[in-house]
Amino acid sequence: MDTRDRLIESTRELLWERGYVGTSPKAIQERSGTGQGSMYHHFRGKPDLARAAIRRSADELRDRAEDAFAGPGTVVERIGTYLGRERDALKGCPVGRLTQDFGVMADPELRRPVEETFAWLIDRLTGLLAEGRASGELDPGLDPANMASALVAVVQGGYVLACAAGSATLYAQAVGGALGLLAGHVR
Amino acid sequence: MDTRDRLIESTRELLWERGYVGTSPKAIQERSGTGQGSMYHHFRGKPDLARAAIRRSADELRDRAEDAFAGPGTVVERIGTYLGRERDALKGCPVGRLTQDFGVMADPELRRPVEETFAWLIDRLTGLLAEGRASGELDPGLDPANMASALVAVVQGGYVLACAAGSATLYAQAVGGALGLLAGHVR
DNA sequence: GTCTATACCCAGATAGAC
DNA sequence: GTCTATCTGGGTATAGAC
Repeated sequence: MDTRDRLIESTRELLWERGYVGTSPKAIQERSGTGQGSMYHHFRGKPDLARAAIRRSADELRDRAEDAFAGPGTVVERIGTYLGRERDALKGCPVGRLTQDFGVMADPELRRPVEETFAWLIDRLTGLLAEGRASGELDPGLDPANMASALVAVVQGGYVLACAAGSATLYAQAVGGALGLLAGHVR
Repeated sequence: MDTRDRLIESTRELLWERGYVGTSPKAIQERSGTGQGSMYHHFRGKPDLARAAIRRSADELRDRAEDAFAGPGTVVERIGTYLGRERDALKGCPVGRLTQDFGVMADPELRRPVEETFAWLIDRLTGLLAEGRASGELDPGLDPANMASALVAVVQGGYVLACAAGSATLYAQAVGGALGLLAGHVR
């Protein structure tokens, strides 16, 4: 991993742990083992570096989700795989947590990848649910868009509850409830 | 409203808008129209003031929720009132957002009110759902604890989605999905 | 590409006058 | 109770040497 890459990876970790406002160039340099000079040679400043880090985290989330969505099994099984995938619930979502970060939301360049990620996720799930409904796997009365939003919300809210309680169990409980929701719509 | 109160209210607003790390004593003083001297006379420092502000926000959330839970109507109606209550979705939850704030979670004094609020909320909802199940209003197969976690998660996740999209509609969609979930369990 | 020196401003707090 | 002065440290960035 070259210097530029180490800077991005360290920034990703720090953004995940402490958010944008709470992450200083100095901390990034220390974690990545690089000096001021290197950082300002490869990036114009903190926002520029954060932009690269956020884009990478967003891409990763998308790829991992797509792995589950495009995998084998029925629509409900694939969504179940996505929801149940082991997650580091106590650390929060590396992308979702940025929506609660003032510094990120105030900068359009930083905000856009976050916005696009959730738009894609909900859209992808909506399509999957519509597909399941069309094939007869799911109840015709199900509203794909509402259900997709609710499912993504349960995941994001599950992180919040787990962080609040200091226990990953809450995440599992919330997802368990959501799976019950979906199961109720299987024909 | 006296000086002490203005300081607490200004801090509440700033914590809501910018989080703990992003809120400086200077900003608090400016918003409340008080000087350094006053702030450090009434409070020992930023953490002390934040503690008072967070406790007040937590109490308010609890009181507003209890209004809905203790109101008239069936269990499902009361929960629907709680979920559907107009919320400032784009500003996020004044308590929930603190779970994603490193500065808050790292300080036990600041963290405790947040933790207690969600524990109370889930517990209260679990009790309500159990009551509905016992009275025959809800399906005997419903798991009150899981469902309570899922409902609170949808609310918290709804805030995340709304912030990400810059549109309160997403919050409404997620809640719509959650209400569908509950409706499916009415006998 | 990376290093060190330097600069400026703000965060957070203390001290003592009024 | 409130004001102003003052202090230390860190955030963020630039300049120029190597």
